[in-house]
Parts: sequence; structure tokens; C-alpha cells
Amino acid sequence: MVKNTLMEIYDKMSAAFGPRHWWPAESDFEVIVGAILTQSVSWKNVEKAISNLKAANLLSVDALLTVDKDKLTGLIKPTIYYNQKALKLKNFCNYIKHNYNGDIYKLFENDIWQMRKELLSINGIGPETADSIILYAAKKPIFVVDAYTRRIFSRLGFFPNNVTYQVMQDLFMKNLPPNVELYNEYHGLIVELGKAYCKKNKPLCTKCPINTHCLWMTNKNDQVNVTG
DNA sequence: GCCCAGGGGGCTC
DNA sequence: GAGCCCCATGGG
Repeated sequence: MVKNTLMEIYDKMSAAFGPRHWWPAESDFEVIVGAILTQSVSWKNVEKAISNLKAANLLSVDALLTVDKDKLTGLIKPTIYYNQKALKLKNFCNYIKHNYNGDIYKLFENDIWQMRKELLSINGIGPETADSIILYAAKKPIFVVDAYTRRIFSRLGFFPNNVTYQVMQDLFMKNLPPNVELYNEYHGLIVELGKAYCKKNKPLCTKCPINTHCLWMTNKNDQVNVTG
């Protein structure tokens, strides 16, 4: 039964890593900025950028809207793609300014799927970023899927490696209760497990706390080979 | 020098 | 809707 298996995996990861208590940020707005900056970048790089923005007192909708674009790109340089991301930050702030008078909490008053629809309409915000904002900033129960989720759970045999985002998200949301704390921890634990034991192009490690659930993986393309 | 890290947009067919 | 390229730093 998928439901039980998902909870067993959760319990094992939780026992191995302890509570994650994501997202590491001082404010909900900082969560949003981090969600945009972390796209395809390790969190370490994002920390530097956030720290730069904080020092420049730019962690607000109005500040990000008025700051010179070149200055902004300079501050977020550690996060790669800084030109694109500077625009993305401004796009988001622009949307909030014009539709919610600059108040992100007015956006949060929408129901989950309406909020998701609006976020996805903003250039620079895709499924993972939107869902991270909804779960970790708005604190509403939506399951965040990422590259680690795909890699780990395809290796576990839940779905093929080329599965879509939506199919993955549906699996978790149909089999887990809509609980913000649970979704928060589950995604955080997946990332932790992924970083420690499920690297790209490398087989799952025997020390992995959920290896009893694993189908063994041997070749470079993350294809799953069943060995029992 | 090489690979990769908590994606998304835009284009092609 | 899948497949591909672009973006372009910093650490191991």
C-alpha cells in the first residue's frame, strides 16, 4: 500500500536526520526570494546572495522594485543566472505591487490552487518555485517536488525517471494527509537524503536509511534494476 | 579541467 | 507535449 510505504520512508528518514524545520529564513518574503534564487543552484550560493541583499536592506517588495537592476545583479551574482534572476525578482515584486498593493499576505489569502495559478502566471516562477512559496511562505499544504524527489522515488520504483512534476505531486498528495508540517518535513528530508546518499549518476548507498526500500541502481542513466 | 548544484523560459517539431 | 538549448558561479 503506497500510503503506508510513504510513511515508512518518512519515518526512516526522520529517524536518520531529525527534524529539518524548513525554510531557513527570517521572514516569509525572504523565503520567496530564496525560492527564486535557489533555482538550479546549491543553497550555499543562495545564502551569500541573501546575505548581500539583507546587508543592502533590499528584502522587501518596494526595495527590490526601486533598486537599480545592475546593482541587484551584482548582489545576487553567486546564484548563477543573475541577470535572469534579477528580472524574476522584479517580476514577482511587480505582480504583488500591482495586484496586492505590495502585500504578500493578501496573495496568501487565496486558496491553494488559485494562488498556484497566479504564481505560475508570473514569468520566472515555475511549479517547484510556486509550490515552495505556497508551502514554506504561505504555509499551506502543497507537496513540493524537486530533482531529488524524482531521482530517489524513481529509484525506489514509484515511477519512471521521466515522470512529470504533476504525476509526482499527485502521488504524494493523494497518499498523505494535507498537513503543512508533514509536507514541510517530508520535502526537507528528501533533500537531505538526496544530498547525502542519492547523488546524480551514482548508485544508492548501502548506508542510506531507506535502502531496504530501494531497488538497486547500477547504470549511469538512473535506470532502475530490480535485485530484490 | 570536469562535473554538478533544492529550475524556468523559449523555441522547435 | 517531449526534446533541446540557454543562462553562466562556485565548490569538490
